[in-house]
Amino acid sequence: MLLNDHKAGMEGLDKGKINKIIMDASKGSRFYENERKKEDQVNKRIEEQRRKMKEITPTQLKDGELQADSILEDFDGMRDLSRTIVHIDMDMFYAAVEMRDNPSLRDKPMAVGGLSMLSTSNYHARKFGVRAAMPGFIGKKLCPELVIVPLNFDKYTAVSKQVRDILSDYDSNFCPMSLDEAYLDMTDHVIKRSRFSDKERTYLLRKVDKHQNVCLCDLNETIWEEEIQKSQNNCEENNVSSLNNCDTKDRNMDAKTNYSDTESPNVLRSSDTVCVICGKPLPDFEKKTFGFNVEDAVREMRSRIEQRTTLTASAGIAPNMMLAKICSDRNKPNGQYIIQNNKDAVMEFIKDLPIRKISGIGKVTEKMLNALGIQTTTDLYHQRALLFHLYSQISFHYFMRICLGIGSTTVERESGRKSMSTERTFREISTPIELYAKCRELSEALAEDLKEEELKGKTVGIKVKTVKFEVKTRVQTLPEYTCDVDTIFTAARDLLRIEIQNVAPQPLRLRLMGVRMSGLLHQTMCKKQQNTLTSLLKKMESTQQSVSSSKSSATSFVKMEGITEQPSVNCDENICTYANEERSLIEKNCLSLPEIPDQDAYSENDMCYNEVNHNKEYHNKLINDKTQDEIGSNIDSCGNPDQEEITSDDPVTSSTHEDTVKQLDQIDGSKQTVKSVIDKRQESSLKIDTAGQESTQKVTQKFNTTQKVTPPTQRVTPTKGDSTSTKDDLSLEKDTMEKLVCPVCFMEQSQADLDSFNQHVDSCLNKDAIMQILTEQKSWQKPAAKR
DNA sequence: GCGGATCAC
DNA sequence: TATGGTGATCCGC
Ligand SMILES: Nc1ccn([C@H]2C[C@H](O)[C@@H](COP(=O)(O)OP(=O)(O)OP(=O)(O)O)O2)c(=O)n1
Ligand SMILES: [Mg+2]
Repeated sequence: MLLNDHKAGMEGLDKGKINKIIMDASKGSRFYENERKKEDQVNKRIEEQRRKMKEITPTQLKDGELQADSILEDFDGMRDLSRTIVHIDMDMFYAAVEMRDNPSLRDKPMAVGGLSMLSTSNYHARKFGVRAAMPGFIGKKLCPELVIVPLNFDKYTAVSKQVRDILSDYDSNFCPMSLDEAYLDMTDHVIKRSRFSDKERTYLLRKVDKHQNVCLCDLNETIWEEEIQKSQNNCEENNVSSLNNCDTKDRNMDAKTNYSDTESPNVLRSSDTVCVICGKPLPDFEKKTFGFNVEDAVREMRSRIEQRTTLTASAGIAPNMMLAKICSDRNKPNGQYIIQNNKDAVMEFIKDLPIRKISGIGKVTEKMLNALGIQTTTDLYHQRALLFHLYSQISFHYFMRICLGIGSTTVERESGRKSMSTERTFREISTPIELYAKCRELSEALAEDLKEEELKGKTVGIKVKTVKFEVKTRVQTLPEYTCDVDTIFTAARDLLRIEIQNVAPQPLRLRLMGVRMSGLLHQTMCKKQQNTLTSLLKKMESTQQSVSSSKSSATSFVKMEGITEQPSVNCDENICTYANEERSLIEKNCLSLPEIPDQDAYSENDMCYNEVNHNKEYHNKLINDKTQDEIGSNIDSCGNPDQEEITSDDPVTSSTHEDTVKQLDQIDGSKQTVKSVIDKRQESSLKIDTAGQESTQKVTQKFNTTQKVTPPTQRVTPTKGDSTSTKDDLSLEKDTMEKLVCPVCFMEQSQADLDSFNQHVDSCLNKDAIMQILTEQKSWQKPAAKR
């Protein structure tokens, strides 16, 4: 709840005052209450940890220490100091882009996002305590002059690409962690660099006063050639930076200023007067030849980034990724820091490091460790015996590596994604029809995204967040891989229905819903559908009149649990002894790719074999680079067991589907280019869906007219109380109905008379929808009315 | 395999 | 008035 101040630019501010403002703004809110609940949970875990700790005998403790020392020795022996890893991180990235494009923001406290949520803030605003992941309205309270700029995600993507183009010159295999952050292994570059000519290490740097209306294009792209020519003629050598004999400390202190390592460079002026690109007057500039070592290489890289984008970056240089990450924060903004490749330098750096600085140790882990008297990495070492007993092996090893300052040294691209999801926050909705409409929207978006990356998945999940901020997730694994909207929606809807039923007769009041697909495989790797059978059944389905026959056929692969109740999850009792540690997470993302299995991958699902090559390449590139070969036609993903021709107008299923896609395309005009997992991860809308009305109506419309997949089913479905009946079992012949099931929410209704039942249905439907449904459904209501 | 929790950005 | 979205991992069932 309180202010997080572990980020850069948050030193020495009035924490007490800031916390009070945050508290006042939050107190009593549902958000706040939930935060407190979570905090209580953490405290319980800490108590549990204490309890466990007391049970440890001195003998066990001694044993733990021996075990730990043994592990430490092993790890230390495997320490790899041979690589030079660089972590580069743009300064206040989104905010910097916005300030660049609107200089009037430059000297104001500003943040990017909206009143509901901020993505980041500039350093001026950070002084007030305004930071990323803070709601904008609180930011305003902390700093009334705060200017909030909406996100321009496309711009950040474009800038990111510019930056990455430069990074690839230093490590073609660099690993982007986000739009503004990446790891590089510069070991090879430095070796190559030792043979670079001056020309290859020389760049032009603008010298420009703020507010000067001059060209800001990258001079290295406009006039580099001619300027370099000149200097070669002059055999200029004066600007070579050399830092070889300073000790590390001095070098890191110098690092703040980019050019401190050279004699004051000559100010130059091009013989041209205006830029060929932008037409503005060319600025004065200097010509700088960077040195040979890593630090100069990194300065050069950062400098080029600044020339190209006019944005600054900070960098960390260290023998492994864990350390490099911490270093990049050390001299932020616009600075760099190096840890030399020797154990002493590493240990010296690590010594008093607060554990929270380490990537993977977050708020909760910090608190749990603090409870053990651990604040720094040295404490971590001293408590190794305890940690051995209290934590899992994975966590323990992670901690021990931290003690030793060891981290991953293999910088590699991400492997393929494991899941894809889409979720949205909105103003409260609780009527089933709105909930299902939202679910449908999300399913459509997800299906679209899956297709864009040519993926199919086997496990569909939903996520819901109640208005009290309680989060639940539910998943269901399908028998076949799919990216078919209707199949996804059917599965998601069933999961949602269970949640609705779980809280009935109370409404399920949500502020967020998400749909997720995991168990992903590239389309071409999915088991082939029994084409003939599927399509055959489909044809039968579309031509058959009998409603009942289409159901429970072989194509019906969505679990129908009828009314069976879901075990309610009691969060309070679910005290996890230790809710886990992320640890190596980040580094693992970049770790060596899983081997392409020889057989295993195929055994499970009888996938196509012919894509092994492609797959390897796929792994080595950003994960959604397109593949060259396409296999086969679009095998229609899966039958849609749920589709039911209510209005027997004929447009075949496929066309309906395509219509949907088209509609989406129109609505969502901005067809993005292919994105990597990483890039999509940044793509957060910080706005709450308030336009719920329209979109809901749109979807509702679809449900009631064009769509075959209707919300639940558009009729009153009388059914027996037993769980064998599925929602699709609509046979009207049943005459011994005991209960009514609301067609919208699938809830059994116990009302004695039809009127109260209808009242319930009313509450589930908005006015427009109900008119349609009622007229369509009149006939069915009769049997029910007999009761 | 599922659900909750944690973490990064 | 108002507290985000995406992806991943780990733990304990
Ligand atoms: N909870 C968060 C954290 C970050 N971001 C976005 C906005 C940031 O601009 C970008 C990069 O994140 P950083 O953690 O690197 O933060 P900044 O670059 O903004 O600031 P710094 O100068 O501290 O790196 O990611 C976000 O959307 N949500
Ligand atoms: Mg940054």
